[in-house]
Amino acid sequence: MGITKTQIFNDKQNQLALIFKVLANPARIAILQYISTQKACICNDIVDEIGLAQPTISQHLKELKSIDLIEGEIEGKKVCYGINLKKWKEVQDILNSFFDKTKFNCC
Amino acid sequence: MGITKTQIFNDKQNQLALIFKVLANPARIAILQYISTQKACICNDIVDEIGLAQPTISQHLKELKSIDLIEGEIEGKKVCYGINLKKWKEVQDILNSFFDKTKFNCC
DNA sequence: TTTTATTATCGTAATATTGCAATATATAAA
DNA sequence: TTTATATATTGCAATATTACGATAATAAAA
Repeated sequence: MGITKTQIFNDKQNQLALIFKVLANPARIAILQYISTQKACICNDIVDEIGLAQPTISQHLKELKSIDLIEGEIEGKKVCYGINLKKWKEVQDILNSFFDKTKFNCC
Repeated sequence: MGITKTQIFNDKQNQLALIFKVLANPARIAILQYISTQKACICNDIVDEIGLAQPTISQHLKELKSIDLIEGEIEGKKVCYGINLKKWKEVQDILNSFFDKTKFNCC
């Protein structure tokens, strides 16, 4: 019925799937890569850089923010986005744990 | 317009997004975890184990196979699924490379 | 206060995904 | 050959995602 049956899976499985889902879009990958190259603030050079409309970028930023992969700091009329390194590493650890555990049990 | 603009991104970005997309579903996570616990063959105990209809499981297996994360070996009327360990490690490396590179450049 | 610039939100169209019933296919068993 | 079992495919309904134009909200500048 078009809706994922999250009820029948455990929290870790749903959390993992959610992380993967947020990353499952090339625009969001590109945004993360671009943000990470900026020494200081970037604000919406992202729009120029990526080549998608401003509302589209804004929505992607919102999704990345939803799991705290990035943070936005308001500076006047601009917003300074940056990778949330703490969460970034945390997510990397969660994914590695999944990959390691799964391959460990493997036939 | 509901369609991801893959043309404006590079191959690596699209490849990464595709990997994440295949993993972005709790049923597929659960299937991978379950398959990895089986010493030998499992066939469609998966259906009983996961709690989704047989066609649904079959479709998820197809998507996992589409990027070679799992392999299916036909044994009589059953099919024996297993993690493709080579590809599994390859994917883990690709993801770690993404996480490491991105955090390396970070402000 | 008005204007300008930057970002967010709303509404909507196009497309994709999820899940399942019905059915097809394939192979083993009777 | 017929029957039973296991898996795959098809078609469809419900929902989610992607993208963008229009517009709102916010804050600096004039």
